[in-house]
Amino acid sequence: MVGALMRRPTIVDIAKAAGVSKGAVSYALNGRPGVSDRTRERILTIARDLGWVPNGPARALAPGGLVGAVGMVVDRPASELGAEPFFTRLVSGIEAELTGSGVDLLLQVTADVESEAAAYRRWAAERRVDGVVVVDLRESDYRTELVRELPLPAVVLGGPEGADGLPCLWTDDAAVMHEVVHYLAALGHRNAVQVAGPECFRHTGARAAAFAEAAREAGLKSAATVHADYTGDEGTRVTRRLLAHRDRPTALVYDNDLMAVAGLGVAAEMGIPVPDELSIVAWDDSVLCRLVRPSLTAVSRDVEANGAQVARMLTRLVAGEPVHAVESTRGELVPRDSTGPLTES
Amino acid sequence: MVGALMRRPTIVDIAKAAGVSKGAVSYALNGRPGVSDRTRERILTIARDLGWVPNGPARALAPGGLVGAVGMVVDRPASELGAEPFFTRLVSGIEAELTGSGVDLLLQVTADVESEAAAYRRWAAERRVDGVVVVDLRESDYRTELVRELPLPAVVLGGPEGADGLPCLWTDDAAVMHEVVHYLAALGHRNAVQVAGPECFRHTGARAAAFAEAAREAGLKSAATVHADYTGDEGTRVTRRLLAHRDRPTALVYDNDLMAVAGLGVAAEMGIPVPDELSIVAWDDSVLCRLVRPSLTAVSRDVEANGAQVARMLTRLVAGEPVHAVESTRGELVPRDSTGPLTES
DNA sequence: CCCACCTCCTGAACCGGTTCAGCCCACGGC
DNA sequence: GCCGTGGGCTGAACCGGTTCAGGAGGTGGG
Repeated sequence: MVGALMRRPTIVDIAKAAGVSKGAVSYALNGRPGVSDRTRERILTIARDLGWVPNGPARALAPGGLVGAVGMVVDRPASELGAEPFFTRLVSGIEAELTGSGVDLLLQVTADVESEAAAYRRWAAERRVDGVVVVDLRESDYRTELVRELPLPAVVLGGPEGADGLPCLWTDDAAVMHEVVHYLAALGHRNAVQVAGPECFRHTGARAAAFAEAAREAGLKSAATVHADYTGDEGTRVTRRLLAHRDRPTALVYDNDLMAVAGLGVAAEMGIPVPDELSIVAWDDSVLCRLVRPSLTAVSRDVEANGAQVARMLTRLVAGEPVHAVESTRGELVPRDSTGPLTES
Repeated sequence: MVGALMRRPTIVDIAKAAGVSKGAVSYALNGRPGVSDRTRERILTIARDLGWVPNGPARALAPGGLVGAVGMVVDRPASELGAEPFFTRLVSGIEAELTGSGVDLLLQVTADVESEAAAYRRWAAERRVDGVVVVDLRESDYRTELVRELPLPAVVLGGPEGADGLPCLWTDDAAVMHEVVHYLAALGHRNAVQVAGPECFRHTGARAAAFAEAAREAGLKSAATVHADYTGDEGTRVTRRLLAHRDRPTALVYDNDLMAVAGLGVAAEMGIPVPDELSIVAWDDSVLCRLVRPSLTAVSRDVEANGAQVARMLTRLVAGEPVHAVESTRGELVPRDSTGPLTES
């Protein structure tokens, strides 16, 4: 609209137009003391008229300046990520919180832990982000130490054990797992298997421990945990092996919804009626669980809300405010058609 | 390792250590002429020893400097995105290409077209990205004009119609749709319905037109297109309505895999055997199609490869090299258990 | 022998912001 | 009337790179 200026207006243009110095413009635009209200008003008007927008790199370059971006590295094989709704939901939640505050999200998908560490290093060294969200906490995870020494402000999704004192948003998976197991026991199941995620993850260990403990409490005869890698393919393989067993389990608890869908498919292919002879519980309740038939009983978590919450925590952390460990709303067991009382055969 | 320096090393530190000027260091590090091979070698060694990494904002700030990031805005409701594998696969593919070249991906999820436009404007004005990937081309899409006038280097995933001359990676959906329809006709189907995506998208229109034309060619008696919004819920609703009809279709072609899974669920709930009385084809073959039972016949595309390709095109465009429209590898019909000959009832 | 030219390098400007020291001036108190 | 105070603003430094004009010194040709 202002045809005179080809390049984008800078604060120098504003300063010239207002007849003041760069410094005064900066004070005015940032709402800091140092200019009178009259002058501030005039400068703001001119800035608006010129269509001025702060230049990101320039802001970031100034001492103490922020980049206005946060990063998240997802270290899972691309093949698995595709159909796994969890991360997309998490990203949606984070975005929802960041949008409007002018902070961008940098997403990186890596294939191994080394690449993930390299990403953090690069982001810190090149000053690409102001902070990061750390997900999928592992047993003896050196990333907590890494972000601390870089240093790179970080909020952990998970913990609090293993978060190493970093601010974190954690869930009491154990409590929900108890609820799940007691529910299955009440339905008459005595032989259950947990198809868990990879052993390296902390939340896997926590859930597995809770599964075993709850099974003891509930008096289950058999309650094993087998580990898989969250992919549909391995969910299929593992389930096939489990159901081919002579003394096969009558209840399966999956650590994500994709494997649960795979398990349901295997039951169908083997002619095992669900839920009459086999009950299935999925962890993380995406739309998938409602779409398949029979629909899947699932542990529902508000992943989007968690994403938003973790983004808020990171924003505050970057701003220098104190941030502590927060417990997120607990998951909720949503019974559907894939679980039921064992029918005598 | 070098304990003397608390802050990150800058080129000034390197210059001091090497006894040369800032300029010489810059030439050496960027592989430009202006320094002797001996000096260059010395500077590079010192840089490596100090652990120097270029500062992103500083580089971007210099005239003609690049930010080292590209952006993608996905304008779909968060609820739908979660379980939709397409975008996650696309992001994985883009990442795979960008990783290693030191270019980051900024992802934004918006709820409407205005927010998407605002994102482009902000990214251009604040200099957050060097270019963008434009997806989900719409009928009369003003984004092509927008990126052109901002200006913001952009590559379109889709087109070439509607790409408005921008470099694009397009697919010949029509050809595959013909294949699908003739396949269904060969199986004996005469009454098919396409459950398409939202009408506003260009690829929806292209596929619908191809569906109608192929149906005419193949001599189908009835071939309607109904529009849905890609969500599982609407897939369920639409399918229920279609199958409740007195003269219900015997073949359904879905525009994405999530709706196809939903459709399969509805068929199960209504007791309509698949594929005996109903054939189902999904567009986009994610792992989901292989997991459900019966497994879904699908049009398979290498979405990851497309992502990588579009990232490569954008990288070249940003570098100032000429980039033209490219046709991606065509989708492929993968028959599975959800399609079959119509059995007389 | 002198000049032109090339190689290698320096010094300084520049990108667009932020911030700090310090100046000017009005005003209030004694 | 004089001094202290503080609000309002300026000028300059600074962040960490890139780039350009130009200088020093060596080399080759006429």
